[in-house]
Amino acid sequence: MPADFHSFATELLGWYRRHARSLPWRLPPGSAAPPDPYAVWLSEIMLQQTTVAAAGPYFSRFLARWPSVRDLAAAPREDVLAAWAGLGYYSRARNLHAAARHVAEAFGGVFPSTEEGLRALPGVGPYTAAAIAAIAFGERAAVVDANVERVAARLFAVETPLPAAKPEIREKVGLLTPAAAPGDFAQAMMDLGALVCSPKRPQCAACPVAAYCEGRARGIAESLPRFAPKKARATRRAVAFLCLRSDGAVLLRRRPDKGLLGGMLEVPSSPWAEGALDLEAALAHAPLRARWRARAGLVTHTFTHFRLELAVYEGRPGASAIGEADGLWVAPSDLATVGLPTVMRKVTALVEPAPGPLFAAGSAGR
DNA sequence: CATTCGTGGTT
DNA sequence: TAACCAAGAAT
Repeated sequence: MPADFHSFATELLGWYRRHARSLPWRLPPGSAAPPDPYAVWLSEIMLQQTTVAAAGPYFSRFLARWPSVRDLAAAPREDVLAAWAGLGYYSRARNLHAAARHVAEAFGGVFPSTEEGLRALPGVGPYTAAAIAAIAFGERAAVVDANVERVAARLFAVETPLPAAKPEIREKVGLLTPAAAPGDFAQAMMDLGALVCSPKRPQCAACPVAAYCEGRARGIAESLPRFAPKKARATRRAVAFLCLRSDGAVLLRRRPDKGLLGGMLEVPSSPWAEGALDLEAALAHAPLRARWRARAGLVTHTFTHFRLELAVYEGRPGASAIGEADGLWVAPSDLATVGLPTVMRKVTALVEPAPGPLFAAGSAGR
């Protein structure tokens, strides 16, 4: 463990202020102007379990379309969900909108400035509350994400597996965090984890704080942090129903508010079940009467805890059957803009006018 | 404490 | 290519 917390922070902050920042939308380190809490909140929500490269374009679009928390609060929920489509973890979008409305209506558009106050907002957990408090408000908060966990586990040679080691790591990071520039310190720790203290093959030779690292001293840095064993991923199967109206429009449906892809649009399908696909039972879940014909190949998609295989069946209902289904009919040219989750875009790619390069290979093949 | 929740980049 | 991994939160 570092002999001197103060000099550790000094070394790390010196490195951070010298090296290229990984988040271009953030203010320069040590900047006098305080960052906009709304922008910090928005970026931190988007960055939960999401890479900077993936979140960046979404962040720019959201900020341009809804420049303040009041603007976001005033937006229809479907617009926010549609704008989030493709980014994943859709509860973040639902919570984002709910939190915006709460801040706008209960707090007059002003964000809470303390960790505790922020923590009460939907979608804001321990990490995000600490990050906003430190970065936007200069509060001395212990910011612990997966990067910081890895850095701390190596720095202090924590051999207890995660997640059991979380309290211990959090306590040590709290001791390490300086009162001056806690936001820069937090971002420095995260950047160090992302750029130098990487999961595999950490670049210890380039590390500004290698001299303080107990894990390196013991020669076990790369093997840390340790993790509890992971569970295997099952496969679920279903039939997806591609209903095509005579004018080419496709039938979509909105999913229930809770659970997987909650509140998002989908291509109607039979229930997603583990084990072999019972074709007859699956076809009984068709949203309307039609002559269903199998499309070639399978659409496959891997979620966090299971794999999905969709057999796509196409049907062209007659005029009398059109009204049987509840949902909305979307023209092929609008499919790209209505806001479909990625898994559903893989299905609709089968009928979109000009399939983009995104899913051209691999998605519908076998 | 374990599970549920997406997606895309890296190795 | 399959496995790994991510600026986590809610339940």
